[in-house]
Formats: sequence, C-alpha cells, structure tokens
Amino acid sequence: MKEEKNVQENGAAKPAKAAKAASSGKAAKSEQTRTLILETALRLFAERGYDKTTMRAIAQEAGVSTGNAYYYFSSKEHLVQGFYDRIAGEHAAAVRPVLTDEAELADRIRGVLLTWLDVAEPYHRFAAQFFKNAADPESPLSPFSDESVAARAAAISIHRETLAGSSTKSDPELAPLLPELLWLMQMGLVLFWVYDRSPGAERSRRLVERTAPIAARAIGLSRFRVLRPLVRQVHALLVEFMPGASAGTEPRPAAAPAGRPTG
Amino acid sequence: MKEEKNVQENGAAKPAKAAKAASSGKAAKSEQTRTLILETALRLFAERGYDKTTMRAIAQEAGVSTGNAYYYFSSKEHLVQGFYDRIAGEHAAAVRPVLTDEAELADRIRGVLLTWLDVAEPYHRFAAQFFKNAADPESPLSPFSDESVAARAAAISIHRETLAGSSTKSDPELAPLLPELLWLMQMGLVLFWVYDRSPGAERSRRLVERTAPIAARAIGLSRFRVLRPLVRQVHALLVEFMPGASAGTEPRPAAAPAGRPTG
DNA sequence: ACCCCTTCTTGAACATGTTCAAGAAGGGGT
DNA sequence: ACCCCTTCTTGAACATGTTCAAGAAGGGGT
Repeated sequence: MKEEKNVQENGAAKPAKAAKAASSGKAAKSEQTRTLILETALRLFAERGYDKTTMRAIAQEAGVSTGNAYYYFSSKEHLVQGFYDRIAGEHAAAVRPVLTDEAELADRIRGVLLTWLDVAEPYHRFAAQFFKNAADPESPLSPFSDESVAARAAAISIHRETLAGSSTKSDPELAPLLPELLWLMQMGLVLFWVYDRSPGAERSRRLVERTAPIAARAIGLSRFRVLRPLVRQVHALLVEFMPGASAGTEPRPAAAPAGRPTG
Repeated sequence: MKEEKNVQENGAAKPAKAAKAASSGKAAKSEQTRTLILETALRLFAERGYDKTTMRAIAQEAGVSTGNAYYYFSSKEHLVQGFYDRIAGEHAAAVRPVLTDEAELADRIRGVLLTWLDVAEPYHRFAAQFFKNAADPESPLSPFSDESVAARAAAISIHRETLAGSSTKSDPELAPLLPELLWLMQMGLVLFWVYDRSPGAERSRRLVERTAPIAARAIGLSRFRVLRPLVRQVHALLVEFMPGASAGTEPRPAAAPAGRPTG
C-alpha cells in the first residue's frame, strides 16, 4: 500500500506554473479547484471526523470526480497537511498577547501552551482520529518529516521568542537549544492532548499548569554549580540529537539538510 | 470504519470455554486454529512487513478462510497484540544478566534499554510499519490502552527492579514513581527507535548511552536541597498524571480503574 | 439414533483508499 | 483556423480490510 516509487515533492502534482498563473492576474483555475477540495475536506473532517469522511464524499461535496481529488492531493493524508498549517498559523497569531504581556518565563510558557490548546480545541475529535497517521514515520504528516519543516520552524520560532522575552536567565551554553526543547515539550503535550478525553481537555490544561513552572524552574536552575555536570550532559545530548540544533538560531527554510534521517 | 458498537473484551471472540477445554486434556481445536493464525500472521509480518501482508494472505497461508481469521481476531491490529507480548517476554528474560551483574544505576538503565533494542531489532522494519496503529488512542495497540495493561505492568516491573537493585539513592518521596518514569523514558526511546533509520539502530543505541547517565544522575541529584522545590513539583505532577502512581508498587492486574481515561 | 444448541467455518459481498487509461480543455505557435 | 503539447478531469477498475448470511461440526441430553 505504501510504495517507495512515485514520491512527490510536496504531496501534490501541482505543476511549477503557479508563478506564471499568478502573474497572469486572476488566480489559476487549478488553484481554485485545489483550494475548493481542501476546504471541503477540512469541513467534512470537522463535521464527521477523519475516518468517516470518504474521499468519494469529499469529491462529491466539492463537485469534482474522485480521481480529480487525487490529482491535487496524492493521498487522503496529504489533505491533512493543510490542517497542520492552519493550526500553526492561528497559534502564531493568538499567542501575540501572551508574548507582549507576560514577563515571567513560567507564565509565558504556560500562556503559549494554553493558547495552543485553545486554538486546537475545535479540532480535538478530528485530531485524535488522524493522529495515527502523524505517528507513522513514513507519513508526510509526521512532525519530523520534511513536509512539516515549515510548521516546525514556525513553532520553534515562537518558543525562541518565549524564552528571549523573559527575565529568566539560563545556562548560556544551553540557551540556544532551549527553543527546540520547548518544542519537544509541546509535542509531548500534543500527544497527551490527543489521548485526553476529559471535557474541554481540562486534564491537558492542568498538565500545562503543572509543567510550565517546572520547565521554567529547571531552565533557571541550569546555571547552578551543582547542576553543571548534568547540564553539560544534557547539552551534549541535544547537540548530538536535535536536528540542526548546532546550526544557529535562524529557522531554516524549506529544504532539510542532507544525510541522516530526521529521527 | 471504526465504530463504537461491538467492542469485544479482548479483541477476539474466543468464548469463555477455554478453561473447560484445558481441563479436557488436549488443547481445544479452537485454540490450535487461533494459534496457527497468529503464528502465520507474525511470520508473514516479519517476512513482508505489516502493510504488505493482507488478511487474505494470512488466511490462505494458514489454510483457513478469510472470515475465519476474523472469527479469532477482530481486526488486523489485534494480530499485533501477540507481537507485543512476545517482545515484552523476551525482554524480561534477556534482561536478567544486567540486573544481576550491574551495580551502578546508570549501567543498569543503560543495560536494560540496550537489551530492549537488541530484542526488538529483528522486528525493526515490521515495527515501524504498524507503529502508526499503536499511536492511535482508539487502538488496542496503544501502550496506554486497557489491552496493553499486562505488557505495561511487566515493563514497569523491570524498571522497578532496575532502580531497587542499584546503590543510587533517590528522593524517598519520588522513589515509588520512578519506575513509571523510566517506563515513560523507554516509550520515548521506542518512539525514537521507530523513527531511527541508522544501520543497526546505532543512533538509538547512542541515545541510550547518552541518556542513561543523565537519568541516573538526575535521580541521584533529586535529594539535593537546591532541588527540593523542583522535586516537589515533579512529584505532584507525577502523582496527578501517572495512572495509578499513588496506588503503591504492585502492578495491577487486568481491569483498569474506572473513571478518567488513561491519558 | 436423534434433536438441539453452541461453536466454527465459509466465501461472497461490501466499503473505501487508490490507480489508471482515456479523453477534454487550454493555450501557444504558425 | 489548425496543430500539438501540457494540464485537468473523469469514472471504472483494483486492492484490501471487514461484515454477514448460511450452513457445517460438535457434543450433550434423551
């Protein structure tokens, strides 16, 4: 079912003539169709859930043929990529007040993570259903996949700001790696949230309330002398295993570095 | 595709007459068929991978009808449960030397985790392919699901021994929660390993080499005064969120406690 | 020997993700 | 106006997980 052959760059067969079409004034017809299919899919996902929404239903609802949906999105999973990007965008926007108003690191971390829960809440049921795809390392939906680089970089960027804007000082060596560490923490939260069945995801919220101060405190403590050896070890660990952690603070654009897989 | 109706206790329609059959001397024919199907499935999974192995192929290879396979295993996923149990069993056995020979906590943790990698290695490709199912919270394969309680308890039990047998002392309040914490660490390793494409999973092995001393050191440091507040917070966190963490050290049998989901 | 109820077994039918051959639509270039 | 090449679009066909109605096999109880 999952073949190595026929891998597409970005999951769609969309040709490179996009630029040309844009310069020709009106949005390309093609682009409209693509958007229509995507919007329809996301709406149906939200209404019925991922599994209950068939490709046939999406195509029919969008008024195109089944095959046409596959012309624009090479699989059902690829339709979810758009959902990813949307949530990431909403989060980036919704998080502004927190980053300007809060000073304490714990509050900033808490605010950023709670905001994510707020943004994601409407999609909770939907998310739980397609989450399994995201966990498949082969899947473009994996948070570690090349296709997710943009969303990942954006998320890490938020965390960089979270740290930079606070008064808490951390071990200077460790500092550049902390944004990615917070991102990892966020991924953990997402994992927990997906499993969370409590009404309003209140358990997830409480988890944030509990862990944000811990993370902040641990970061603050990282300068203490007793912890120096531990911090050193953690630092070495992160440098070795965080993809691109040593490559400075700029979020990298599209292409992932060659060589070893993201894992 | 995934309906709430028709949930079965243990994923098979196997009737409660097992005990009776056992007392009647020879293994019930039914049990033989069940085992045959399972063995065949695991063999084909290992040979061809999860996705490439169709239910039809399993049935055919086992010499039964497709429908018959579904009589014994209510879905393809349920066939993998047996694989879980097998790996857990092998790990429990293979880990004996480590637990008797090693004294240092770091070495014990490292040994236990490296042994898991050894045991799991033959199934690496296979595991990566069905891992997505395990990540689905709805799936019986989820490490947090009720169906996985037995395997989870066994794994935690190993970690309890890992800690108990070492000379490292930890914060006494924290101590009872550490086995589950180590289990969580192990789950993290599994996650990493599934994504790991390096030959022989050497990156996973290096991750263990790096993290085992860190974990051991952090556990040892937990008694220090500066860290007291942090340890307190972590403790409160674990008590609240670790399923059954407050319920003493005995691994619980089958049924999960009522109320909130495992998440 | 026979009846009846439970347990197994079968293979066709169904649902749904995906592929594919065929052709329609667009749009230069002449 | 016409040809040709690329881009879209279609709907049938395919693959495979799962369900289901039908009936076979077993095994007491009489």
